[in-house]
Amino acid sequence: MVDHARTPPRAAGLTDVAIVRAAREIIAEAGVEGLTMRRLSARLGVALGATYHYFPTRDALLQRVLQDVYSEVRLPPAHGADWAEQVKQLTIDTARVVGRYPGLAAYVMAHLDDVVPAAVNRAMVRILSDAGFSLESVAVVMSALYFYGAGLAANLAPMRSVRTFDRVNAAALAEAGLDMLLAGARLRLAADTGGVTDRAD
Amino acid sequence: MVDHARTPPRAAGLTDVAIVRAAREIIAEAGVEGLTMRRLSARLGVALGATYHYFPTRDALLQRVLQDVYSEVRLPPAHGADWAEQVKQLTIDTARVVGRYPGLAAYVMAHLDDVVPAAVNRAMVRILSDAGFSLESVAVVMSALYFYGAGLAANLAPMRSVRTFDRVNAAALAEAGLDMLLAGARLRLAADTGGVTDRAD
DNA sequence: ACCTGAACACCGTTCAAGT
DNA sequence: ACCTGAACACCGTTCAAGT
Repeated sequence: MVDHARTPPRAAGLTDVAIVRAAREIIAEAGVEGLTMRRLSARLGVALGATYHYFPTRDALLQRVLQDVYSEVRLPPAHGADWAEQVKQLTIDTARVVGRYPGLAAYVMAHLDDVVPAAVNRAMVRILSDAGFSLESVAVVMSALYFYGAGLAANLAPMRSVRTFDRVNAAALAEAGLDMLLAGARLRLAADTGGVTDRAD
Repeated sequence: MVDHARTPPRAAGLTDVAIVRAAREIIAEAGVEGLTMRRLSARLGVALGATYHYFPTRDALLQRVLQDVYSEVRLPPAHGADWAEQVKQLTIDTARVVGRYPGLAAYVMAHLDDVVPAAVNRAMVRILSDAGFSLESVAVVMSALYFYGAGLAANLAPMRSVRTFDRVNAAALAEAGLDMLLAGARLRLAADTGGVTDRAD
């Protein structure tokens, strides 16, 4: 019969997890453009073809890297505090996590699907619905947060290290701007729950 | 097919304007990634080196393309209507103009300096200042509009033609979200100009 | 199945050489 | 000055060949 032993890797012991880890290291150091299949393979100590055995294409690898990065976004507890605080935390945390990797947000926007992990989207919908936002308002707030967060993530870690305005100031501005956006959302919520809506019927 | 022009100035009669025009055509058709110095030269009917004679690098060319695209953003008249309407128009127009070129906004965010033309920035500062926003509020509103507009521009013309939600809906959502953000700004303006805020700071 | 190393068709950039 | 065409050092991707 065949050897059914739990065979450890015979050759280099390459794994997809190790590849993703190395890819994240390179991106953090040199940006998405710095991630090269050759450079990655060299860091892993394998031949070029080995990496391609686990990931058929560079885009597929980046997709996995993105998922891996997304998994670090902290989701809020089911019974959280203020909806605005939760949504704010979620948006900033996502932008911060993704923004750690130069060029990743821009790459995702240009090539992949969404700059926001599905779990974050689901959590946001739940938070906003629970808060009393109408279906239409949920869509508007979500899209506003999406655009804002996408722009934020892409500009948080620019490829160029030289930037006209300093980081600290930028982070504070980003938070204040988000607060302002959420103040507008609060107005919409008031119209949804208590106030009179013209659209009603 | 090559048209034998009657005595071109010297050789091919290449100009930087013609190069930029052709580059914009290619980007509109195939995205920023589709812009290749070889493909561009082929379209212009010149050798690869000719293009490099006018633009030392692909990045320099894209910088010029960006300026050229920016010049199409319509600036509001000096004595406009509502500040919110002007700022909204400016933001949407910029995103729309840049968003016509797939991958351009994402490229700019990753490689170049600003996704917003300097003239637009100046106009916005003027509009907001004239409306009565404090210096700090101007900065906050500007940064919020920057992130929002950047995310919008990058997602308006994605490389992938297939998109989960349709365009019309996305455009309407983008406008509604911007209105919401500006409603938050209006609140800030009220606080700046003497209104009472809930936050006793 | 896992991995190697060469090969293919690109790319940005450079540059000696022509006009 | 303007332009050509070859060359260089890269890339992503493929694939016959080894273990």
